[in-house]
Amino acid sequence: MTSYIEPLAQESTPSIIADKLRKAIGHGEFRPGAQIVEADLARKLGVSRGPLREGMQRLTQEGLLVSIRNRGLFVIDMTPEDIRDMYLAREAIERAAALKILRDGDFETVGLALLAIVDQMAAADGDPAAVGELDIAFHELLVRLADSPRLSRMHQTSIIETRMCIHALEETYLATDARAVEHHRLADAIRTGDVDRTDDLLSAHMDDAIERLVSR
Amino acid sequence: MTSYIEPLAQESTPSIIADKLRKAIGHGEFRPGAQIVEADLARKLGVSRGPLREGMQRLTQEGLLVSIRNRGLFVIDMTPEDIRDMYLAREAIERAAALKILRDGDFETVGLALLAIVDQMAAADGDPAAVGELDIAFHELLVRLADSPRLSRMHQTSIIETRMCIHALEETYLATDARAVEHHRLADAIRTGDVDRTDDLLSAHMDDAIERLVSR
DNA sequence: GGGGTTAACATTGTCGACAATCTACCTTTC
DNA sequence: GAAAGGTAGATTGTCGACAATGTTAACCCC
Repeated sequence: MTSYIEPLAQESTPSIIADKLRKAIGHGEFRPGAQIVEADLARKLGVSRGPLREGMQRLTQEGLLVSIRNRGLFVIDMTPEDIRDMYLAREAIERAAALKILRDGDFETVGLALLAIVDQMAAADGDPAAVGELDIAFHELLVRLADSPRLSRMHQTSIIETRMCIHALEETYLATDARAVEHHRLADAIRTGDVDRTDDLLSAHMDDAIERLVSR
Repeated sequence: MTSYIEPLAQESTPSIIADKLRKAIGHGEFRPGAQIVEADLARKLGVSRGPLREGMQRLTQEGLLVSIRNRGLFVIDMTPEDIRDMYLAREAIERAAALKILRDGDFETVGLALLAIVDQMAAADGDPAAVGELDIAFHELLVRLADSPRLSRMHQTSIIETRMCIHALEETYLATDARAVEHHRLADAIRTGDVDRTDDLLSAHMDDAIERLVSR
């Protein structure tokens, strides 16, 4: 039972704006390489350029936007090299998260929670968009349950970049069956507390993802 | 030989401000928990509050500043829990960097470059501040040579947090001998391309650092 | 036609001013 | 004397305006 009385942390406007921008980029509302025109976007969001610029600086720090002086901010364009680098970072983060759970967390509960997502994945078989969402949900849950503010924050950025990749390929991001199997194995390894197997599977999972995204 | 003709990327004002703030925080010019008063700082930096706020948003995204609405931005206060979490993230990043170097980098050259820093460390024996700087230089070089934009960006934040911890303890952060030995072993493991040993040493190195920082 | 100059336009960068909010202190009341 | 209420000061949040910069296209010259 959680108390109703808790510190009410009102989010700052720039952080709300940053969230919205992240969602928009992740869902393909801004194409890779596209310029973000401040005045237009400010009008659409119903704020002035000040707070908007502050929010955009956050995404720039994350590397989702790149700044060119006196020209503007542009959505990052994910090259194959970027995709590899992103998965390098993602694997580092998720491995650390998994390891923390296996070492001093309730890995059995976590494993079962992950398996629940895998079940949904199997149920959603055939719908690539749904499977894609569940894929991301799986990895987000894994990191969240590791209960590490820093890993979570870093992971957030990687997830947006992953979304960008998936969205760019849209219909062609297939192999839903194989992915369900990979996730099932991974969740199982965590449930049983098998460190080495988790490590290997996670690594292979990331390599497969790179392969799927870069090869085409 | 590098070409003189290269894209001239002028940094944006907010990013310059963010760099200055990071340095200031890392060197203890702003105490943990201290409020950053916009008007004062803007005057000192010779800019208006707009660009300054944009720069501060970057540090907020990194987690070096925390925002409380209508009250201001405050330098993060590193609790023992924060220290542990920071080292969890740092280990994840540096491990990935080391692994990448061992797998598809010139690990021998990297190992020698790292050993050069260890030599300086031995030469600077007795001066805790110098050893501290070299300690950080060692880890920065390791990640930089991995040549991963994302790992580098994430590592930058962790390094500032590390600096905060070292600075907070100031004179009492000792055990310079033990640290030189640890770094020497680590550099050697990389030079010889020993993946497992690198992994173990890095892990132990981080644990020791946590112990040194938290125990007091 | 190619290269260079100029001018209009669009966009970003910066600033100062005002509104909203919070804190701290003082006053009032019971 | 303690608690509630009110007030002044300081700080942050937001906005609109202006300056600086870059881009585009038309125009001119060779």
